[in-house]
Amino acid sequence: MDAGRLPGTSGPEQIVAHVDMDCFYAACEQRREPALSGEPLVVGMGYENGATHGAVATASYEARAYGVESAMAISEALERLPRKVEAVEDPDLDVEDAGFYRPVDMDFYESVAADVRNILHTEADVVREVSIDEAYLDVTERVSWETVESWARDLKDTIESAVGVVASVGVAPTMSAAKVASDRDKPDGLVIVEPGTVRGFFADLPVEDVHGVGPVTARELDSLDVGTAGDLAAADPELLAERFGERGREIRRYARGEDERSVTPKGDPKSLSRESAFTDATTDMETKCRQVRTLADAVADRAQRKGARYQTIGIKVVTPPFDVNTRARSLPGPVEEPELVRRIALDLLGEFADDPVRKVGVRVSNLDFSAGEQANLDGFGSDSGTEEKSDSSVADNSSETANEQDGDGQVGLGTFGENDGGSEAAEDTGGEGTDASESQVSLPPGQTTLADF
DNA sequence: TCTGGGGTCCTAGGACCC
DNA sequence: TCTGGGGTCCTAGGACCC
Repeated sequence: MDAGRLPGTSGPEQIVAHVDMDCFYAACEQRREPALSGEPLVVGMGYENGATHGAVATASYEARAYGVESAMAISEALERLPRKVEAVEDPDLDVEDAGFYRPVDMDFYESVAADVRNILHTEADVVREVSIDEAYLDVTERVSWETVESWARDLKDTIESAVGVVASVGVAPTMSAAKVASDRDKPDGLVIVEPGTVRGFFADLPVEDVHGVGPVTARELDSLDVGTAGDLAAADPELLAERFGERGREIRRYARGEDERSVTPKGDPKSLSRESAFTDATTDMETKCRQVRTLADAVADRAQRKGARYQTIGIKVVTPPFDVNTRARSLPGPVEEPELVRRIALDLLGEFADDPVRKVGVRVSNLDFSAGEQANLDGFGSDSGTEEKSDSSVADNSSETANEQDGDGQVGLGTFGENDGGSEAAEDTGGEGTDASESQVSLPPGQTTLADF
């Protein structure tokens, strides 16, 4: 993936900067609505104004002072930090100890992020965007260790004056150290970790600060008496490999300041997905189907806008208490066919017809971005007019999802609930066209047969 | 913690091929 | 053929990241 240096070849030291926007969503809201500046502000995902559902996406530092944290349920955040509007009316609440809540507005944040990105690309030769508010920059050719601090200050100033949001910056000879450095002195931080000091910089940090160590790994490390990054750096690599596989060696290397990765641009996505939660877990198949259809359309739409064809279509079904189930089906080749995303997603959903479901998702993967002769399914397109009918019948009566062959001549959907059988069918049809495909549409070059999907 | 949404990578097991 | 091994593809789940 990363064209990193080979271990043992000590090329010239990289100078890596990690730029991380401070509570980015909240900062965007404050830029748009300056009255919110300096106030406790919570931006909620799946949240609507006045509601209590959803989760905290970002909280301003003023809100964090009340114990509001990222990923916390909005209902809990409200207990710690009531809404200002309600505090005004409720004599039991203190207006001083209340805050503002806003729903996520991704399109707006994207536009702000684009402004920041433009600056980053001006200020560095290689930029790897990690997420909407975070990027690695390779500035080896631009600055030296003597000049990097003033360069970083200029970058921060430029972002703040031109875009109106604040960035924290970490600079180090490796990506993993730069990442930790940007987080060291937030908000408005600037931390430089010079070559030769990386391991010392990590030594006293908790293991969770090492990239790749999450709650599960941290707990297991703790049981091995590995509590700090320094402990991790000194741990037996074989033991770590035994417990955690290859990742065990990797986190140990990071803790030692050994990180051979070089900054490379991000490249095409590997998968695209959409998911959404129900307010309450539902057993109603029609509700589930409706949601899956909406998500399938949204995913297909996004794939189309990104120029991606997909070979695998899958769903995610979360059942109480929080069991994540995934099902997927692969096609003989990449396609761009929204109707197929719908149909396969609904078909896979059939297995969960009787289960209570709190959340569903639709995903396409095995993506192909080669522009090639793009599938232009004329026959299929005219077909899709009648598709609506067959689709709503799926939603109307889930027990019929398995017999869809009749009516408009659609091909069978394969079995559901028997995944092995389904995938065998898939491979069988990969070889030669079947009768079903002939009665359907003629496929353009580059588009594989749709039989049995 | 009664849990939001969008991703990545790794692992394990089964099917299949030679 | 009760019998090897290697490689690849696929599915499902888990951990992690922001």
